[in-house]
Amino acid sequence: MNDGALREPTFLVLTALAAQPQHGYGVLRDVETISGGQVTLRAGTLYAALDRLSAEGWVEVDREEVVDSRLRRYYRLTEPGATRLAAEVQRRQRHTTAAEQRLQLRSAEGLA
Amino acid sequence: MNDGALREPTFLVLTALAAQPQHGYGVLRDVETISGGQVTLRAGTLYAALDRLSAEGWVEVDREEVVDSRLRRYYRLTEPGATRLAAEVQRRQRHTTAAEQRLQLRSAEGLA
DNA sequence: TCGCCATATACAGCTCATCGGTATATGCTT
DNA sequence: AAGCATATACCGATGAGCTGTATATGGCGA
Repeated sequence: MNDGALREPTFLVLTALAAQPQHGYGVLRDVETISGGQVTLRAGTLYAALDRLSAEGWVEVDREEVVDSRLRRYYRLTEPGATRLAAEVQRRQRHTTAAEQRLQLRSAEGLA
Repeated sequence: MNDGALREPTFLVLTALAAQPQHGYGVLRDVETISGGQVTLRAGTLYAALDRLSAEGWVEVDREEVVDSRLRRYYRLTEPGATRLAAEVQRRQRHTTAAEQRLQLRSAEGLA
């Protein structure tokens, strides 16, 4: 396991792979969709993340296809990867909830 | 403004200052509470973040007190800082929601 | 009274994820 | 012919955060 926080690009790569296996470029498109166009991964960021996550055992190669003489390597989220992502979701929810509450307290004070 | 994602320590420092002004050590304790003990900021991380956030105009010095011949510098979240934090909360909620949905899809498939 | 812990701020050096840019290759559109 | 979408990959630079350390005071237990 790992106790550190995941960075946003890493979190989104795992999220993109959570529902079904996808190849690199598919992850790139998917992350853009998930983030509502706010996040466009750099190619370097994506493939570095995929290598790192493979080494951690959180993702693995699902299959390889050749389409128009171009390689398509599909990655899949592993069970440990899904567990790690779920833990990160909980962690982030706790933090965003705290932030929301405090921002509300703040506006309440501002009105007082 | 800024379109990049906030890292976890930075996000938590802003959150700690959202409700009321606090001094450095108070932020340190508060972040531990918010995160349920999962995150303990390093002193170096904290003061570097405070300097950076001051330079961005997201936090500012509220007041200084001397307690037991020790300086206590209180920081306060500014309005732009509150706006930035609120934007980051929304961004994170969008991402965590997507991750949750996909993890559920995944377990649904596993059961099929 | 000696050491340890909590409080409190500060800095220096390192690591590593991410960024920016580039290379390579194909096929479709303008 | 140029440009864009698809597709993977590498390399150097950046910078937030981490580790460790220095400084200082006061309280507590051995």
